[in-house]
Amino acid sequence: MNTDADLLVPDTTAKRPRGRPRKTVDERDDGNRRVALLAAAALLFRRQGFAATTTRDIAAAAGMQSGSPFYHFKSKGALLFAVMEEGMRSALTRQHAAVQASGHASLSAHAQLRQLVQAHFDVLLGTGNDFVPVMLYESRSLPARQRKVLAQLISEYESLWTPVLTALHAAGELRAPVGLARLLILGALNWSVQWFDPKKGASVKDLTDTAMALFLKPCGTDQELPSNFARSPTD
Amino acid sequence: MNTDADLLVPDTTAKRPRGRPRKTVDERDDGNRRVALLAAAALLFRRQGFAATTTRDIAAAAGMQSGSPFYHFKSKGALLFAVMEEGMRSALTRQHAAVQASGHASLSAHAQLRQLVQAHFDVLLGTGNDFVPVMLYESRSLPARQRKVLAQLISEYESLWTPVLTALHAAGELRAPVGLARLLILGALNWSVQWFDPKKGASVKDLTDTAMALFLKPCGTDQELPSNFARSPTD
DNA sequence: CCTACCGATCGGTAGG
DNA sequence: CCTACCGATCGGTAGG
Repeated sequence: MNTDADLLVPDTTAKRPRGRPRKTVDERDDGNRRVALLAAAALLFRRQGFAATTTRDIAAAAGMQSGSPFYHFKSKGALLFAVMEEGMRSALTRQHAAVQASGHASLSAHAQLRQLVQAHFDVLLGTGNDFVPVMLYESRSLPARQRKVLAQLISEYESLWTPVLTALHAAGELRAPVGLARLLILGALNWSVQWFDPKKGASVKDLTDTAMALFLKPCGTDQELPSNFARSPTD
Repeated sequence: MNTDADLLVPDTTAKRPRGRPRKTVDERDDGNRRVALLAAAALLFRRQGFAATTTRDIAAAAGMQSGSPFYHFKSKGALLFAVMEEGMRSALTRQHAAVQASGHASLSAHAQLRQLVQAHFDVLLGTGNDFVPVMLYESRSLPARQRKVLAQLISEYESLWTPVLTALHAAGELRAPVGLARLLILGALNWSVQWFDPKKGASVKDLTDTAMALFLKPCGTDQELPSNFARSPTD
């Protein structure tokens, strides 16, 4: 019986790949073609949706013949899952780094939220960043098993936001329950995928500024709060 | 060029509606089956996406045979467009009514926004309201021609929000540029389609309350502003 | 609205 | 990774 591991690991382990007698030195076809397939799949899944994209489309976009994607991925669904997982892992890595840097710099909760928002916009709207949008808008195309794996990563991602929002709530800058507020805020950001156009008007920084102004209240002296004010006793 | 007959003979002779000789009394199969198809299509398009739903799925859900949908709609795409158009028209009708009622009751801009938000949530999250979610999440499946028709309706829908948001901005309750704020706010609401579960925790009213608290600032005396304060001279 | 059907396309595979 | 191919499915139609 196959397990999820089949989807994550290229089958270089058990059965030896049949057709690779040549080019033991040259590694350019090892991960490169796989990466090219992932990038092509991400772009097309985002533009056309998963079901409307054929494996032939993806193969052609990666410069291959129609059957070749199945040498790298065992199914079209495995390709989708790989795109989504790659998207979530890179987003998580990025936000973890941002949060840690914020901590070392002793930034206010306000400034920390700004970091999270800006990084989120970057991940969604940066050129070539199609992986996370695919995850956001194609999750219903995943079987339940794999959706659960991703839900774990998404939950980890959201957990980066909660303490910051809780601090802002305690400080009076966020006047809404933290749980629902997080859903609404992330929704506002995620929806930007639908309308943002880098060639038009606003930049990612404009978006970040506007989002911060929209969601947070000035709250007295604003960002110059004493550093212990936002901490709850249990922190 | 006209002939004599065209001028002299009443035009009942020219083209008589061809296909309705039977059942002049009984109208039950006129719109009913069409409506059943639309409802089934909306439900399935929402759950599975347009491309992943087959016309056979839809036919079965409406209790028909596989070829029968094409008696009512000339293509699968026409079915999608009809679902979306129906969704937008009903949403527009509903919001127009809400806005007019707000006007007659001389509600504050704050209270007017609440009406808009609540009606928006109802349209998105009410039981059986699959039409608008399909429009929100499947527009890329539409050919450009039809997307333009819908863009017109969407633009009309958004125009109901702008004056209210402008008034709130002028009053200092909304501290963000109106254009971007509207996109972010509608995004926050639209995203609720992805996570809202009527069987869990929050109600639509909870959502509305939270959204209002999140987006608007208390602003001095709050809802008791003089009625001419929010008006710009050009209104 | 049903029956019966077609042409095209698609995910996937065998074998090298 | 390519060539050649298969079985299944799908949107759509003819004719009643």
